[in-house]
Amino acid sequence: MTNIFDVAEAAGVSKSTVSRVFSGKGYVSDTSRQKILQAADDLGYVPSILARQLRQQSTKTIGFIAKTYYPAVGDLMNYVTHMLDKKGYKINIYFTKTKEDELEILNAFKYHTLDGLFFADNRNNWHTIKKFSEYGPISTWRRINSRYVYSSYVDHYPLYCKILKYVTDTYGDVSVGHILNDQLKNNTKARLRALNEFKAGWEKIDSWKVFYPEQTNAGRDAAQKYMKLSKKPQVIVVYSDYVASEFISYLRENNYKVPEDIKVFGFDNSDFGRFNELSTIDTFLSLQVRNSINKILSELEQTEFHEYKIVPKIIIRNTC
Amino acid sequence: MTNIFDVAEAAGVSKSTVSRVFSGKGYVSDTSRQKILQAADDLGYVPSILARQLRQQSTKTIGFIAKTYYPAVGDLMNYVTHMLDKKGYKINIYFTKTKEDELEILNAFKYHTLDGLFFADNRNNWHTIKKFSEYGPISTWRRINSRYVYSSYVDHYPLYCKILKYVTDTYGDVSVGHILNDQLKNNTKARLRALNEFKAGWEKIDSWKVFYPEQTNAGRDAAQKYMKLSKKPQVIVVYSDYVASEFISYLRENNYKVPEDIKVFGFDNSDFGRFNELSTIDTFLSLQVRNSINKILSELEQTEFHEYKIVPKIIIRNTC
DNA sequence: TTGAAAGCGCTAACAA
DNA sequence: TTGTTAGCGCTTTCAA
Repeated sequence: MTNIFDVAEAAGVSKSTVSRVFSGKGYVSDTSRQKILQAADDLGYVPSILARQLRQQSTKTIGFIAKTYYPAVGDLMNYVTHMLDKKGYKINIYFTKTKEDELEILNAFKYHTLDGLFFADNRNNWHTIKKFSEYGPISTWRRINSRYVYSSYVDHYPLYCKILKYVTDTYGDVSVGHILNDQLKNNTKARLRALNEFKAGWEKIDSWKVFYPEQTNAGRDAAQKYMKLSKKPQVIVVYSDYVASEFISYLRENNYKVPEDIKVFGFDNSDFGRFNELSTIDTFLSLQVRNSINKILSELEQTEFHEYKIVPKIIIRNTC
Repeated sequence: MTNIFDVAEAAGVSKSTVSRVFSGKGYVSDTSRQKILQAADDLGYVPSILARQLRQQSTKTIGFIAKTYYPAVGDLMNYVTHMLDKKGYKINIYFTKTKEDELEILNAFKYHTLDGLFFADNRNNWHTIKKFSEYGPISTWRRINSRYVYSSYVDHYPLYCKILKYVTDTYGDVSVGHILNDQLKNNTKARLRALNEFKAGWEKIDSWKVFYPEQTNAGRDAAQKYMKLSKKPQVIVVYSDYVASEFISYLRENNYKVPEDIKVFGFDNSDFGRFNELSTIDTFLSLQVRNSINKILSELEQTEFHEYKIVPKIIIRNTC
């Protein structure tokens, strides 16, 4: 493996000069530069990123942390990767099975193996995580309020109000069921808050509730539970288009008609929503990611941070 | 940042002994070990992965290379990440915009910044890529035959034959259209080969063909083209469930009925297929990935390689 | 504009 | 069982 010293020798200069050429820092005369470039080319020299990283204590890599995969995570990865790519950063992906897994990553962070962290999902509580923010920027799309961890969340409270209002405006005093995410998540809490407020004048709005911390198979399970219900709500509001799609798919297999027999409202406006004519809310995931990543990069590169304002949009299609 | 030397000093031993404890290699007396562990704990010591990597010329990281994101790529990432995770490896994700992007990664590979490479997609031709296999194992799910790059492909030829046979057995002498992937890809060539063979006794089988190197918006575009056709094929075979779903979705928006007016056959049995009742073929993507990654790991760790045999399955649902 | 030298934190061959 | 020592390949003062 040809290294910086070989090139220096071949070009008849010192290591430092070669380093200056390849790192683009410091002055190098044109003659030296030519000789060095020529020698490097002859020898097939490529700088060792590892050595550079060790020296600079930075890897130009952001850690992407999730608990498990589901399509929205894929979308997140996609957006994050593309944004980082533009700025010359790479992404390292981690799926954590336990709190300890996550702590291990956090420790690597301490040792500059990762320059920044994006949490698609977290296992340790934010209180634990934010302690690590002294080692570098951390952000998430999850909803938290912290000086140490940036969050590009959208507030589900007004959105859920909007959905419920739409339902009553359109269908009157129907009974409504809810397929929700993890009860402990702030977004779920915000939804529950909206729900409780509407409940005053409209009892049947809270006819059925199920919670799923993970999206995989949630739609199927919810459909099975729904079908066993003696009093079936006429409208179901779901926390993600993916889950809603699976829910509908199982229902249709069992000869339920959507939207005739049951109306379904989704959330997030993913491809699953688009392809299944789902009424949903577009939360502009790509903008959320953009904010999160820009925040990380602005801290890393000491540049100014511009936050995009996100205005979620209700999208009415056929299922509700 | 506390390093190995600080711990050595605090424990009253040498660096090497500390190294032996944390790398788990070599003998260390119980008394030393206790002292070292204690000191490390007191100082909050965590070994620097970067330094270890530089020293060992290995990063325990596999590069995942794709051109662009679409849901199947997300599934691949998911499978790859989980498999690597189990073996203590990480994944670095790259989306290449140009051949040069890809070459840059290949060069990093040369410098042991990546231990192995998985190509979800490639920009340079395989001839160029395989030259880099001397620096470490490379594999892909794309179809190629090479001693240097492992490929876990499934052969599309018999599968396409199976689909076409199913169509004729079920619907007789109908006219068939085809939405295909990149013409240059071996899988597409295999499909075309099957198509040509069937053509002999069944002219209308090749009534319409469109090619899309990328999946994004392919379904929509194909639907628009289809609707402009004066003679519309009654059956359309599509190269991925995702594209098929988008295709169907646009058609339905324009009041076509599937399967009444037009029948659609998908490919790959993804969630999109499941949720849209698509007839499709399950190619067991997770097994393809398992083979690819196992191959890489077996070379890295010098262990035996067991190849899973993949037997794709035709799945008949409602769209065809 | 360039070179010498120190060092990022760790591992491994060798000697004791 | 442990310590000494020589790097892995690069960057970055400091001095010339």
